[in-house]
Amino acid sequence: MFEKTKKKTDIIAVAKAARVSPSTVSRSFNHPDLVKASTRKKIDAAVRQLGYIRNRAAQTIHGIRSGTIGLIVPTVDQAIFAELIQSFSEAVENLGFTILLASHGFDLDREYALTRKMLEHRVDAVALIGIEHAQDTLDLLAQQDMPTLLLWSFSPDAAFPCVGADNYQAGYLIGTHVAALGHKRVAAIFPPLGGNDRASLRFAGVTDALEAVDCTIPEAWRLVAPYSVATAKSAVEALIADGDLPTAIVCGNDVLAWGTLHALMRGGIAVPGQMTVTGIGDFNGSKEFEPSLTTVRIPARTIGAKAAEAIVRLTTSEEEVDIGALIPPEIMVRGTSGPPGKA
Amino acid sequence: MFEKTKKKTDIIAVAKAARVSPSTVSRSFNHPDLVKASTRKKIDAAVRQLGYIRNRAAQTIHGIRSGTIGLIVPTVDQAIFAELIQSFSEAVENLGFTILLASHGFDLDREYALTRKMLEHRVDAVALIGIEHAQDTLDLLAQQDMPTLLLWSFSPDAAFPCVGADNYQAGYLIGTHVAALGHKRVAAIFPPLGGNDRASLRFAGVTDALEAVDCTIPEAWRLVAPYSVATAKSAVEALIADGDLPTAIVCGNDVLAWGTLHALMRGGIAVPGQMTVTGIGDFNGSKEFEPSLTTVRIPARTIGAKAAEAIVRLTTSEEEVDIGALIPPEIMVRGTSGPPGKA
DNA sequence: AATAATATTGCAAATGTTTTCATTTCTGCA
DNA sequence: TGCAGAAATGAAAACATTTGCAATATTATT
Repeated sequence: MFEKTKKKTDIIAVAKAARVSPSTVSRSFNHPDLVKASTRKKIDAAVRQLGYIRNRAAQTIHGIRSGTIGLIVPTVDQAIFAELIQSFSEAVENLGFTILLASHGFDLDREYALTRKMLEHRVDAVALIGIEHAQDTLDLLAQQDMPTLLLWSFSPDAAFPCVGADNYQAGYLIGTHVAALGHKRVAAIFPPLGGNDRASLRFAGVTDALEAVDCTIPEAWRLVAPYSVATAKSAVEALIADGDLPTAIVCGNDVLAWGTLHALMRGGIAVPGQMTVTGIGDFNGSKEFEPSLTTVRIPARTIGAKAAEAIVRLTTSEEEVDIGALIPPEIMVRGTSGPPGKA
Repeated sequence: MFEKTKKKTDIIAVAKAARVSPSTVSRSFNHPDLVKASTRKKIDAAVRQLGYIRNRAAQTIHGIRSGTIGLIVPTVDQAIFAELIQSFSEAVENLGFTILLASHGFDLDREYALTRKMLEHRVDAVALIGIEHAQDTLDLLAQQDMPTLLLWSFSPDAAFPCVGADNYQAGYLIGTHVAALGHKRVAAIFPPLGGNDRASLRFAGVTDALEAVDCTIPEAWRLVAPYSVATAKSAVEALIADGDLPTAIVCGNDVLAWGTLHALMRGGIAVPGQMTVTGIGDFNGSKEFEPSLTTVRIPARTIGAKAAEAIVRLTTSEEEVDIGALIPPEIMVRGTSGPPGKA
């Protein structure tokens, strides 16, 4: 009775316990309608009694789908990605898949290595964040004809179908808003643009929109801050210490905007009276800021859900259906923007 | 030459191309020292030429480790978890594993289902968030003797080894701080306590510490707000509208504290002059708030890293080594707390 | 130059499923 | 009561690897 030693609980053990053949057990799982109800009952009982759990690895080598989707992100712990990952994984789980997650920390070489790993695990599809990737990575995915989806950004001429927003447009919206308010002295604070298509497109959108009203962001006011409240805050504090202030600060994302707002509050500079501040993203909490942050809404949840649907479609239908989706950003004019104060 | 039809790129195809046997190819991957350098070279060339990628599923059915670790979390998009997941996955990847991620949205039944899925995928180990879980889930893991680690909270008498902080202690620290400042009229704002061991332990710690100076949180001042800036803000706005104000608000986590601070700012209530506010967690950005948030630091990155190390140890050594780790929380006294103002 | 020791390779069985095809068992109907 | 057709089951091959053991090739030793 205490023979727990070797719990070799395979489909064969179940078959024995239920006094049927392994084939029948397998069928009972995969095509229940093909096996008699009474037999199924016996099998279920055996399964329960033995604590049998199906072995997906064994199924997978038959070319059966592994039921996993590889998701490769730069990092998890930025509000933008967290929200996206959450909605994506939620939706994907509801469709019966599980996520194999990996993060590369903005290192495209690591992204390549992780992609290989995903392929080794025989995921059914791969999702990457953004448009810009190492050519190696893209080639590899194409060569293994792995269903691939680009997430978060959208571009009509990307290497793979994408579901996401047009970051240029997002930047353009905010630039236009600031321009329309009449600002001429504008600063920008963005993450490093290299290898980050989101940030660079947004920045391009902003500058183009400002260009249209003959406003240029001077070199000295192009602040760079990696994604974090702390770096943004100290960059803006330095700007304040400098003395020569713009009338508006356009931030590459909401987190940078939060840092900016804290710095201004600390410096006693009224928002929006003396300074307009804008973000991009509309993260959780931006609306509740005091004052409420003017920003561009990029609906992470919508993107995640649509992307899940799209990627599952990719794995099933071999057809080249139109899979991509462009999710339009929307400007949210709130409390932190207004006309320029008296200089 | 254009025979790309069936790319059956197995180990056998590689063997053929390299003019050796499949066994040698396999060995060349797994025990390179057992095969002659020149042979290895031939094999590598064939691999490259054919674009061969190993099939982990096929390895896994030999009892070989799958190289995956199942991570089951309530949700990804809360700052606390995002930071934890990031550091955990980073560390785990560096040790050669990949994360199979799933989120259950605080639904313990779904957690059970997801656990089963992880077992089907033959993960090498499972990590769960928190101490409290459905008995079914724990039984299942034990019965399949799956190496299991409980993450984020620590308790000496948990069902499995755990790596995390003592949430009771975190609450106690903050409660003691508030008590020591002399506050007697204290409100609390916490997430719903049911099924959330983190929140309930913190709350217990707070109330016990206040009890010690004969201070009780009245029923009317026990605000409940699910994790979000918005809900906390509106709860506190309601409190302000009520008129009868405490001198301190203890928040169950930093996000709730942010909402609280925004509400107070909007209501024109000075912090810390008229109101002390405290958080728990010390999230990114809390230190940069104006005023800087007094809170308890629970080092998510340390926990994630230590947990990764522990769980890998669990998968390798069968021995019941002491795996768990208690990461002590640390109080960060900053700008939002002070003695009670004149009533 | 012959032999022993060692290094390298191949053969074949094993891993846990699924699936095709053949065989057996039921049904309903004459 | 027998039979055609349908329903249910089983046997065996297939999937992509790994590995123990045996066979062969290489090297060192005398």
